[in-house]
Amino acid sequence: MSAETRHERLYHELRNRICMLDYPPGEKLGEEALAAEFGVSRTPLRRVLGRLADEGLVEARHGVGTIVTDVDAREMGQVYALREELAQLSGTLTPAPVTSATIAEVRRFIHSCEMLAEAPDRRAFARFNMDWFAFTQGLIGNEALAEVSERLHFRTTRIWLQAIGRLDLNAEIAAFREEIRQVATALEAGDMAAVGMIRRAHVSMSYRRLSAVM
Amino acid sequence: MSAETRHERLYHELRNRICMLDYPPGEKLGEEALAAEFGVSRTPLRRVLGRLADEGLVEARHGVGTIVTDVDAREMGQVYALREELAQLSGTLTPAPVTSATIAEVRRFIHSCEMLAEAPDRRAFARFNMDWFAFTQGLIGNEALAEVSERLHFRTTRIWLQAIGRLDLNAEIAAFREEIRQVATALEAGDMAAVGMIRRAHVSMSYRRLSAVM
DNA sequence: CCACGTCAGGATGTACACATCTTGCGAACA
DNA sequence: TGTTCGCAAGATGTGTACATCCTGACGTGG
Repeated sequence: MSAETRHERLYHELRNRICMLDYPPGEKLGEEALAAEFGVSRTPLRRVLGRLADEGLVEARHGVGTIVTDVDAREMGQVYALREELAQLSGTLTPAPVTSATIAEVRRFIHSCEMLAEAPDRRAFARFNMDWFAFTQGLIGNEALAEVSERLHFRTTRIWLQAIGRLDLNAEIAAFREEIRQVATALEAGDMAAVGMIRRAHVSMSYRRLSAVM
Repeated sequence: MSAETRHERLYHELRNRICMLDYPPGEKLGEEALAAEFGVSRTPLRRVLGRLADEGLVEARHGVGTIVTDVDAREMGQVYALREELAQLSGTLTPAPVTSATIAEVRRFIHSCEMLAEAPDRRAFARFNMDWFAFTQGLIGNEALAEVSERLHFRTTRIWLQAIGRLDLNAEIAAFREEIRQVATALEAGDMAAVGMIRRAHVSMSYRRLSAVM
């Protein structure tokens, strides 16, 4: 396996663990321990941690450890304000073409969201959130926009899971289902601008619900 | 000096060299040579090159070297489409307050742009472009937006300098002066939304002029 | 003369030993 | 008994030797 492939794999693995709160904010990630787990030496692992540090997910403190960062309210507000705009832009900035495969996929999301509603579970919700995000990324035709969206998404989704204890999980899943249904309708109409508007609306409402409990 | 400070210093230095075309696309950056120049070993230098690679400014090829990347037309089109939108957003997304110091500074930019018009010079133009960008960054109140703007700016400004041989330098400087004057007017009126619109317009026109010669 | 295999040179990638820094425990002293 | 100093342990940062890999030059055989 090439070095770059392995780097990418480790990066995504650690990013997922951080964003799924397997490593909650404040957690110390020992370089040696992680290197041993993945079967590499500290050197390539530090390359991965450096990238995570550049993106603000961890913070390396000399003599102390590599700490998972927290997200403060002010930063979250700014990021969400921008994410709202970007969600809308994803519908107008050279969107990807809608195919029948896209429609089929969004239908599967409706189904699995209803499954989730029948058996609410925090971790399953987190997983679903991740999958849905990956799907929406596929709708973006502008690579620069997709890259920026991804960066901001992973910078802030943790807050969501952290706060979910204070939120009504069933209500969140219901809101999710509503978003997916609306997006499905817009996709079937082939109206990507409408998709962008819908997603913007739901980003906004999500943030409102989140702010209320923080 | 702390390790992080030095890292930041080297990062900005190399990024500037790349974006000022001191290292043109295709140039090989030898790790050992750079490490010797900056008086460090390869290890911390590789940390810097890794960050530049993550941002797409260089590409490390095993056994070959670390190569300064080029920017292809398609990518440039997508980035500029997004930069247009972000320029406009910078006027509406919690803009920074306008102070008398801001007004004074933009006046100085008008002056130095006129100096530049009297003695057109490619490198001075590049320098001026960098300084003006730094100033506009200060007008952005949303940190996330500022970070994204910076990333995209440094990803693509090189194209500008590469093409300037095929552009009319005097016309470019004139367009620049026009933008700055208009921004000054809007700033004096305290209308940040207008500043955003003006900057968007000039990003758009810049791209049109650039596309015409590539 | 061309095609191809071989190999040497030099570059990045990796591993490890050591330097440096922070923290907390514990002993000594007021 | 409380406080303070010192130090040991453990973490990240750095330097260096070595592994791995690409490229181009060279030589050889057709």
